[in-house]
Amino acid sequence: MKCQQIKLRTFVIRKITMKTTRNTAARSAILDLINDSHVALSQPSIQHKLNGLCDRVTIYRVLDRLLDDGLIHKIVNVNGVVNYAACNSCNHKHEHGHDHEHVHFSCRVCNELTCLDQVTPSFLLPEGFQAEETFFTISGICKNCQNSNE
Amino acid sequence: MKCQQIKLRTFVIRKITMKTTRNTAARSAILDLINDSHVALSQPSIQHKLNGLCDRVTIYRVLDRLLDDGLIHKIVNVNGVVNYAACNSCNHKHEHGHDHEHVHFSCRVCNELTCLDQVTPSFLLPEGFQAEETFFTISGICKNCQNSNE
DNA sequence: TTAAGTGCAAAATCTTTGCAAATGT
DNA sequence: ACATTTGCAAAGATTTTGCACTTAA
Repeated sequence: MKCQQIKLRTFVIRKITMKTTRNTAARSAILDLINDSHVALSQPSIQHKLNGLCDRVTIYRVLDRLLDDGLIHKIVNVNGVVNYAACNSCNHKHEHGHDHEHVHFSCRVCNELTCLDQVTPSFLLPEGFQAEETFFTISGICKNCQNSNE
Repeated sequence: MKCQQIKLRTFVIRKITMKTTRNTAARSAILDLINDSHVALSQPSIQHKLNGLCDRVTIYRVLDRLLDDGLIHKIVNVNGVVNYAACNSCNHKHEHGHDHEHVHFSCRVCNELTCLDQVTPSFLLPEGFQAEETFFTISGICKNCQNSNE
C-alpha cells in the first residue's frame, strides 16, 4: 500500500520536472542491442555483449531509464532472471504498467526468452479477483531448437 | 545443452541411489508451514515464520529436497521472488517438471501469491513451438483486498 | 552405527546507492 | 554552464558451497 504511493509520487515528479534524455554512448548501444535482438536480454547478457563498453552499474541505470521512457519492457523468466525486450507490441493502456497481454516463450534448450506477440490466451477469473496485468510464459522447446534437432 | 544433460544425470542418480528421507524438525516444520498456508511462501517469509528454529541455509536445502520429492512446487512471482506452495493440484504428468497448468494470482496490494486451481487458460501456439509447462500469473487485486476495500 | 541432515562461515551473484568526475546539449 | 550521466567503490540482498558436527533410523 505504502509502496504503491511512493512509486506513484516518484512517477509524478519525473513527469513534472521533464528531465531531458541525453543520447549517450551507453544508452544507444544498449537500446540498439535490445532492438536488434529477437529475444529478450538480461543484464548479464547485455553486459557480456557490450564487452566492457560501460560499467555494470550504468547498464542497470540505462535499463531503468529505458523502462521509464517506455522504450523497453521487463520480463521475469521462469527461473527468476529479469530480461528486457523492445516494446513493439505494447500499447501502454494500463494504469499499473504497460499492456503486455502477449505471451512469452522460454526455451528449455537454448534458454532464450521470446515474445509471442500473436498469442493471447483466454481465461475466466473466479469471482472477487480483479485482473490488471497478465504474465504468461510457456516453457518448452522453441522453433529454432526444434528445427535444428531434425 | 550441456546444462540439461548434467541436470538429467543428477536426477537419475537420485532415483537410483534412493536416499531415504529423514523426518527432521526443520523438514516437518517447513512442510507444515507450506501445507497450512493458503498462499505461496518465499524463503524469507518462511525464515521469518520459523523465527530462528533453523538456519537460513537449512531452509534452502529443505525446500530443494521437498521440490525434489514432489511435495511442493516452485512459483516465481512477477517481481522475480521465488515462492513455494503445496502440491495439491499437480498430477506430475510432465517429463520436464510437474504439471502446473493452473494459474497464479499475484495481488498488487497485499503482495500475496495464490494458486487458482480452477483456472485453465486456453491458447494456441505458433507452429514450431512445443509447450511443456505453463507459467501463468495474473496480477491485480485479490479477493481479500477487494472485499476489505468496500 | 552411519548416512542424512544441520550450522556456520565464506563465496558467488545480482542489484542498488553515494559521490566525485566526465559529458551531452 | 550546468544538469545529466557515468565510473568506481562499497553495501545489500539472496542463494550456494565446503566442511565439521549432529542426529534420525
